[in-house]
Amino acid sequence: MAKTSIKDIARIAGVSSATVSRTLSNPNLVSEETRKRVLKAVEETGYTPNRFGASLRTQKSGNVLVVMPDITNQVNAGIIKAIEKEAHKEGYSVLLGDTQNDPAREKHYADLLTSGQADGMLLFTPKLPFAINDRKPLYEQIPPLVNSCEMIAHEEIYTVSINNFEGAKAAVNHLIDLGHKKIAAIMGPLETPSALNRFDGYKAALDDANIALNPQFVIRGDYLVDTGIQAMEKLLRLKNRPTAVFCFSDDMAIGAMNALREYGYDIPQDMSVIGFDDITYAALIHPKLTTISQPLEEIGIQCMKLLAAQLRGAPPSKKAYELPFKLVIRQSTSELKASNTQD
Amino acid sequence: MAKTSIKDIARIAGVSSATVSRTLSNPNLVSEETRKRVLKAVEETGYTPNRFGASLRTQKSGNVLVVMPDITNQVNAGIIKAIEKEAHKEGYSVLLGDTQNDPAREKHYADLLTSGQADGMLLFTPKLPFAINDRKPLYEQIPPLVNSCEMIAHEEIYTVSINNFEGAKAAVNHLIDLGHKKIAAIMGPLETPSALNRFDGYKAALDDANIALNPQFVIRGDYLVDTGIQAMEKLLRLKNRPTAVFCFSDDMAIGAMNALREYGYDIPQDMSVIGFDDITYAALIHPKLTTISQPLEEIGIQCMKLLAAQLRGAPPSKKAYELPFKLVIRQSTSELKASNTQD
DNA sequence: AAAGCTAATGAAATCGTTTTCATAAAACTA
DNA sequence: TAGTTTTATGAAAACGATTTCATTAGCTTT
Repeated sequence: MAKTSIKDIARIAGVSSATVSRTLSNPNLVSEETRKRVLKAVEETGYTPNRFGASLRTQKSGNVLVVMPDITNQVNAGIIKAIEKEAHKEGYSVLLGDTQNDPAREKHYADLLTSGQADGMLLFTPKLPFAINDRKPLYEQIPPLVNSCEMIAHEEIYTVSINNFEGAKAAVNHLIDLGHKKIAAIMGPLETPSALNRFDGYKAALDDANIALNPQFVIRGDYLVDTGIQAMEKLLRLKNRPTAVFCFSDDMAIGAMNALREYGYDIPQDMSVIGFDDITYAALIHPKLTTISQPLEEIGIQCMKLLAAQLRGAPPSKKAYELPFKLVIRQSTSELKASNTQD
Repeated sequence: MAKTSIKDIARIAGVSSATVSRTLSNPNLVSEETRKRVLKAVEETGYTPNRFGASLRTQKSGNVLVVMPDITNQVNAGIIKAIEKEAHKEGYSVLLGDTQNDPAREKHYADLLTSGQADGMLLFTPKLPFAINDRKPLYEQIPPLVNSCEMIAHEEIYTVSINNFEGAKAAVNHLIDLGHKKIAAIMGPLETPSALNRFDGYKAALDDANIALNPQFVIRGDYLVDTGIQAMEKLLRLKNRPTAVFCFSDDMAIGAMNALREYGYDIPQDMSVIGFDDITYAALIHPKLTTISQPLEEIGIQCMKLLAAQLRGAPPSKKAYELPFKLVIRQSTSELKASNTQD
């Protein structure tokens, strides 16, 4: 592979390496004629500037780091696709960090930033992977960063996300509108702000409708298919069963639906199911899943734009960005059956 | 963020920068006592070596680049997750390149290698993104590289993949075993070796069973859900309909199933459907999809291992690696109904 | 005790860029 | 036309690590 350096180009074109550098990154500083000569030499040799030389000098890597708990997750994958596209537009390459919630790997990726391998970070986990000293101002201790989906409670940090509270409320209100009163919740991990906010939304919706919260109806989950299955099995064992269930993720909803089918229940006749996220497969399973749609592409684009703005040295003053969600009504929810009306 | 350099550490520890470097990357070369002093200074300052300085000197980036057509695809996501994990184990970071089949972006990622930003490449597209001069030996013109899933026909390139020909044959044989003779194929893009090989497998299986290929039964596709839908609509319009369909991807199978349901057909009673890939959702849709399972994790691990071996300067002599697939029989395929027996 | 080794260290070169500073030539200005 | 500004260029320093080479001190061997 290529080993031509800027000096080779300089020699071939009969100029200094400074001129070559200028031709490539600041063409208007060099005369038409020499520019042509230099570009010709570049063309002939297939020269590409060595990034390390440049980075060492400029202290910019041209990379952004995306840290996610799990990239096979459809929500994350959708967002990162948009990030990657936008990053490319802005001239950045993206480094991928899939932590699998392993603190060692979170640390590893944090080091990538401190060692200068990335200029900024897009963080999709609920915890900052940096040791923070509370007596010093935060912005001195962290790199340019945007936190998404899991909003870290710190007003200095850029966040982009939907309003999980309102999203959950909309989901539950939809069930209430259909006549349901016995509404279960299969939740996400309560260490995450997203799950916490959705839980609050669930409670608020019930409260607004004067429905008492039944503790047996709220089950802890982790956003994954398997807990959806297990949680539904738990609910089905209850003497007093719910007539509808709000799952904090589509994956769990899909799991729950599989459990229901397994035991012979009809969806939505026997139980309405609503999810959260609107992953591609939500519209492809049967019955098609009613859910809260997150604008994955917009989230990704907005994240990258905010990071790029910071890196450009023009950080917007607004820190928290809330994108609109949508209630998408499909086939997995329906009116409460008459036979289930009594409380 | 950190700005301590090796010289700061050297000063604090009262040694030369050479000794600091040795302590960090070759500890056995320095005495117990000074090692401690240096490590203490590192600890206190939170020093992380600047990667660019090191990379510039060593000509190694510590990065590998993964180039994929689309990262939201479940197959790709599964593989990259394994790659990332294995890369981390081997001490590499992964740069993500999602090309969306855009030549400009393919070129961009190729440049990342020539500019030294990555030491090697994991390529999941069917074309080399480098300009190749046929008169020179290939290995002089490409970086360390492993090609996966889409096998580039060049014996010098490392490839890992399942045997797509045999996989397709197994799928079609399963349908034949169930009594089907009118078997359609919804294919992948024929520019890709994977689709081509699967098509050959389809033809071979029919041939072995003395079933003539009906051109109306083979439909071009692109592995995506939407073409699955459209292809199935096309098949349903046929006067002489197939009784079973082999889809070259699970996504297309899921699309096809949705189309069947839309028009009131029962799966598998009215038509058997078999997919290819065994993505997570294949076991979660209804009816659960019969399919050919690809060992995504093993593919990812093997790719990364092969690349790491090359980078270590110990390239294995074996170039082509074939991993085992599995026929996973679920609910979307069944025996041919008696009423459909006549040819 | 002289000679030869080994271990531990530092000075300095090096990697490939960018950018500051200086300089010369060309283009304006009055 | 002299003075000033602008334009185009090159020399050299700087970025932060690694590594070669040389040097010294402390051992071993005979």
